[in-house]
Amino acid sequence: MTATKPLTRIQQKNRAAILDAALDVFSAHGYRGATVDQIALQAGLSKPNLLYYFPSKDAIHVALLTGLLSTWLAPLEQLDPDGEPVEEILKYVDLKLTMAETYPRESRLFANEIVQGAPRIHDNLTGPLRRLVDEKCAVIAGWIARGLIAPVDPHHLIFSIWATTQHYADFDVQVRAVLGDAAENRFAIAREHLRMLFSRLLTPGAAG
Amino acid sequence: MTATKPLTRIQQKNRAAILDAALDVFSAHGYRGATVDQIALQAGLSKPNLLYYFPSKDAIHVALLTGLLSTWLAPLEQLDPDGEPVEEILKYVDLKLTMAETYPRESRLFANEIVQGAPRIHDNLTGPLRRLVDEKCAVIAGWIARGLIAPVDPHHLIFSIWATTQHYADFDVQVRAVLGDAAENRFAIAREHLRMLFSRLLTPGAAG
DNA sequence: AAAGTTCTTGACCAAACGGTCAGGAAACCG
DNA sequence: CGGTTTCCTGACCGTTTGGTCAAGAACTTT
Repeated sequence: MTATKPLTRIQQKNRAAILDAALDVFSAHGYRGATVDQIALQAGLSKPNLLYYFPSKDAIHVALLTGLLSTWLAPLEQLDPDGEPVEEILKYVDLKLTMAETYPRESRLFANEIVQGAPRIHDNLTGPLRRLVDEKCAVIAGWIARGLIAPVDPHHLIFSIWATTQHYADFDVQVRAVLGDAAENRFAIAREHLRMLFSRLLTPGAAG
Repeated sequence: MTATKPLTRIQQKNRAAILDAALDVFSAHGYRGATVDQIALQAGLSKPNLLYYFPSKDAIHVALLTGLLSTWLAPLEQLDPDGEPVEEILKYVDLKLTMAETYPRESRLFANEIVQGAPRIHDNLTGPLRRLVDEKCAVIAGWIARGLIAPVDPHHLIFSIWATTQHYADFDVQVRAVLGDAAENRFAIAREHLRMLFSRLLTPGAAG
């Protein structure tokens, strides 16, 4: 039983500043590419002071990942088995794209971690994540069985949604580079594009 | 005029070994996460000997990226303006997925680089890459104008193709973790899934 | 075989890094 | 106010890292 004392006003402020700075630095340079000095500087703290709040660089990283993982998976949890199937999935796509637009740092943090083999959150992937995905895939499979959406592999459907939406956060530099001046309204156009992409895939009755 | 002497037999062998080892290490840990010792060890060379062939860690990285970029873009170049539009694009999707399956290290190398802001290949993105993409987007726009495929934003279509196919290389750990035992034939199922996804999007006449 | 070139290495270096520690400053509390 | 806890810092430490260098080994060429 670890009796966690309530945090001081100063502790709250500084821990939050550290985590925000760490999110900036880790998402931009990866774990190894980030330095404690850099995080401390951005948080407006000295390095020893930062290490007064977190015991190590690794601890900051873990705190970030675990703290943000539930936030990151929340949209999928909202997928409502009793909703209108196609619209439910399209709403999920829309929400994920909004997340990519609003929280690109979080997206890149996980992207960095997973591309490099997810050494620190692998258990979370095979555990909670997999359970959640399986649960929602069962829902989708149910919809397919009842003919409410076109038959697709539920897991790979979810992969496609993750890939297409997070692409606009993780590969933002590339997207902007390729679009040039037309990059400004990229999220609006992406929204329309992805809605069409997945609505055509899922709407039953189309050519199969 | 840099008169590049022809490479020795030993030079050829060792440079190749270094680049292959570097691809392994850089793709797995990112630029900053990779160490010269690690690359040297994997290449079967001592560190000073490795630095005899490449002047610096950075030079190895740049040589890798620039050397592989053309390979990586080759599939898009093959998109044939005179081919059957839907089938041409589906062929491109298929080829990109095959690349993700066959060359996951290369995919991850670029993923690492771009997620972290593409500091070393940014000029290549706004230059050659953008030109190639624009050229092929014009082809796609032409197909749309002639009603040969459904109207979609060509740029974002390409983004969707990149995202969905490279996902299976870049986020392989996650894909495997979520699929569990069913991960074995993930590429076969992905192939089917993506073919359906993009064929439904592009086949004209469907609900718009 | 001799000379010249290419290849390889152990030893070394300066900088950067994650982390420690003693002790002072500030905030809190009776 | 005085005592106690919390907060903060300069100086420091051991390790890792990218990179150098002088000198020897191996290969080529004549």
